[in-house]
Amino acid sequence: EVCSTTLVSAFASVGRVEDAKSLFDAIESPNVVSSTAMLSCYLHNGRTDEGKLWFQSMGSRNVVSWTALVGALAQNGDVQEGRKVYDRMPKWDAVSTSALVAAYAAVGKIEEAKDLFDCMEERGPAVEAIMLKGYALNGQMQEAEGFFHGMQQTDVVAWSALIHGYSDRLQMDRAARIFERIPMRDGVCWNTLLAGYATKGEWAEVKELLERIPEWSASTWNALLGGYVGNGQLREAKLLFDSMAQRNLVSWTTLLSGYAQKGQLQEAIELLRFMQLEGVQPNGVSYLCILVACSRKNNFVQARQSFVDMQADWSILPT
RNA sequence: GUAAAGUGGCCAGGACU
Repeated sequence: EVCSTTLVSAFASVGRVEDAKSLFDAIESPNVVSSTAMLSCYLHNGRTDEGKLWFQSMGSRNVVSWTALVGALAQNGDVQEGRKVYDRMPKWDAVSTSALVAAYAAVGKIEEAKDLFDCMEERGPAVEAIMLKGYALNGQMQEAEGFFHGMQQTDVVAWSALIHGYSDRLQMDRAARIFERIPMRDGVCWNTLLAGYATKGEWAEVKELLERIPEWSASTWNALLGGYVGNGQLREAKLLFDSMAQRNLVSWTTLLSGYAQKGQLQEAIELLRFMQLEGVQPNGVSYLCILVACSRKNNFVQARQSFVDMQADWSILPT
């Protein structure tokens, strides 16, 4: 059943919930790990209500099952309910508390996050990065810096969280200065800085960075693509998209969102079709882009059709 | 010292403001 559980997770990660469920049903005596994997499958695929029902029906639960639920509620922005579930947990560990800290941080309740953080007995690098991101999201870069300097050890994740904070606030000079001080840069560090420049349309800096970057990933390409789209250069965006060595769902959605903003409905519809032909599953965001494009064109018929397709073809429910 | 499930940093996630 270790194998079956692995497969359940595999199906979950590609959105094949029904397949995961059939597989789960075929397990003779599911244990808490396999039923928790199934729980995560629902939760990660936006099927929170089914997940909740599943959770209630689970014969046995452990701290992982509880944490999965807390984390999912938190990611849906439902911190209140996440907190309620958290309070009902029979016991907690560093991961479960981190999940709640992340929930608070993500909605800007940084004091609550900090209080919880301060109560933790073991604080790993993960929860420290969560706090950094929370400060950055809140625009509290001094606090972020202070927090960063108080850390015993700073890993590459903490560094890139800091860079992201500055580049989010369009303070690229500060972001760049921090970037140059990183002892060991990984791909994310490079992409973070790159995305900042691309967003601002600082193409000279982009070019310089691209000459230094050790390795290109899909995110590298997407950062460039996002730069073009964000600056309204859809022609360049399309050219780049067609020449990209690596594409993922984000690439497709980025271009789709560009068409949506410009009201280029035909192009958007074609792109959605093309992505399906390429075997990439649209998600709720993809369809949102289509609907936005429709509304800009006042095309109610197409909107209605896409709205139906979304649910019929992909079981994506409106939120 | 090795296997399955939960928490961390980059790229998409509308419009109005």
